[in-house]
Amino acid sequence: MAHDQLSRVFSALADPTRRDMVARLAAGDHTVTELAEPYDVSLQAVSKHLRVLRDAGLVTTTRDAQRRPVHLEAEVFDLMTKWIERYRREAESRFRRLDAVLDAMDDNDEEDAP
Amino acid sequence: MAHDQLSRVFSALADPTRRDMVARLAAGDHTVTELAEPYDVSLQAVSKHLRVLRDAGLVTTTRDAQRRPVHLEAEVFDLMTKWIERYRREAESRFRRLDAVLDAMDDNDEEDAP
DNA sequence: TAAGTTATCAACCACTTGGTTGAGAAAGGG
DNA sequence: CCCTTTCTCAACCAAGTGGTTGATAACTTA
Repeated sequence: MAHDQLSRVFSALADPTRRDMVARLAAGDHTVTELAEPYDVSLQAVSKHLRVLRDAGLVTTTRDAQRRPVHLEAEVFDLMTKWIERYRREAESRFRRLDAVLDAMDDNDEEDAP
Repeated sequence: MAHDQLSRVFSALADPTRRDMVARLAAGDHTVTELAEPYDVSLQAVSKHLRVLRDAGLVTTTRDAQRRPVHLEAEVFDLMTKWIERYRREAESRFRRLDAVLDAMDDNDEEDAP
């Protein structure tokens, strides 16, 4: 289940270790060993996390001798931001409409009052 | 694993059915049965999805007789947007710095050229 | 060429997840 | 007071996830 890219991106960022990796990659590229250093898990586990990030399109890897520098592809963030902003805006515009209705009711109250 | 709210929010939105529910709730509140109607799964499955969304703080439920109207809490989106924007900006500012360096190199090339 | 470094693949395991069905709580309508 | 409607809880199951260890690929260096 969940084969679309948006699902893969959300799913990838649901893990704190992977979010931390992304955070560190935002500051610059790193090799797999460098990335693994702060975490108390095997290199293989980190390699697996990177595959999830790669499958989501969040990172790419190139080659430098034995090393595989990992690079953050920040454009993928736009996918999420677009989805989020669309529905946030929709929900907020409903609030504004509701506010308008409530304001109108207040006006009516004032008119009725004296 | 993954107990923080940000993880729960990303994880909740990783499922297409739950994202669709959120999308529909952006247009207005719905009861559980209403929400369940378009999907080819049991009401219990939908109830479970709603619990995940509730645990993430994305929705709240009130009571109206037997019904439990579900309401979208769009402010939680800010949590994600803040996280995303922070690292996107960081990554982009690196690009700008790199661009500046490359521009400077171009300038030097021009100076060296004649 | 042999040895060392860097990273992935494969098999395995405990735990979680999304689905099912069945039972039951909570409220309203006859 | 039953009966219906609306929803959740509980137990179960297949598939997925994050971790492990061991083997191996790919490349550099002595």
